[in-house]
Amino acid sequence: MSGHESAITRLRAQGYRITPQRLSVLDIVAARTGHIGADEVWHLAKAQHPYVDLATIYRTLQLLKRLGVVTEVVIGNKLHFELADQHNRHNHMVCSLCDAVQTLSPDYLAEFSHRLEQEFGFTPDLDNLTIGGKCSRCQSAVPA
Amino acid sequence: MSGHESAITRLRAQGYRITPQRLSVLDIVAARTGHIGADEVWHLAKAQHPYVDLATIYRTLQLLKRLGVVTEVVIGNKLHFELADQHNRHNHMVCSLCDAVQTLSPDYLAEFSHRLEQEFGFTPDLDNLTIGGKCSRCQSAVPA
DNA sequence: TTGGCTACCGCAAACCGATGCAACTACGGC
DNA sequence: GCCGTAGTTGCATCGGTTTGCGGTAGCCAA
Repeated sequence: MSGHESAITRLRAQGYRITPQRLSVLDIVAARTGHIGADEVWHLAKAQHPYVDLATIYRTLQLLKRLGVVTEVVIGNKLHFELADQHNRHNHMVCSLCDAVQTLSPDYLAEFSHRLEQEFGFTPDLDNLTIGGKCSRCQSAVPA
Repeated sequence: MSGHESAITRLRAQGYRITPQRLSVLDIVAARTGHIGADEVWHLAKAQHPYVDLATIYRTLQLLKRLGVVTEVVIGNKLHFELADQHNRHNHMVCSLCDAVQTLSPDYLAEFSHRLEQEFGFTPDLDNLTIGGKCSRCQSAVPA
């Protein structure tokens, strides 16, 4: 109910319509601090609006992602989403063994990103970049 | 027929079995300079061995990826693979609009990677990191 | 060579996410 | 306040990838 009025204005300004389904998804993602899986969004949305289809959830999330309202985090084989907060941008490091997620300041990638743009004209989509690897715990737990 | 004998030795050393299906997949990926889609591997494998199942292809490719024999490249919604060459490591930049792929020296990510390990104990899996974004062509072609 | 253990394969089905289509509805204009 | 139109939804389906299961076959020991 609080931080996403601007998103609604933006949707309307670009000719997209404001539907109950979209408001639900927006509310749900905004209410959660941190990422939430698409299936969970669906579950919660059905509580408010029993006939929403999962396809609508996916379409809405992709739309919101394209508009920069939410960002995507790849966890395991599933997509998660979280509200994009310009004042608190961050990337995610996901452990491929235990699926633990750590956040990371975008400063770490700033120089890298600049070089790609300057040398290749390639603009990386850092907001939706998930970095896979092994967390410290799994690193030490597994021998080889 | 040339560079992947060491991979076979490695498989056997770790207790994995050498099967005709695995040899096929290895041959096919090694024969290709550059990445190849899982479905195309399947097609080529069937020519040598008509009853291979697509699931076997995927399982084998995942195994080879885990062992560091091949690397994964995410292009659009499909998985591609290529032989991991220690002497010619590189990352991939994939345009989310046109699926064009550019390669990138790992030097660009070296410092970034070091910082993650030192500061977080997180070991990023750079070999299988695909960087999404917009290539220069699409960047200039699309207005907003 | 033969026998036995267990990893592996083929098959089928499940799963996540994307898409085509006809019905519906938000919203600007009258 | 009502209408028309174009964006959206629900439903069904599909494409790519993963998983469970029972039978098969690679590999080691004797």
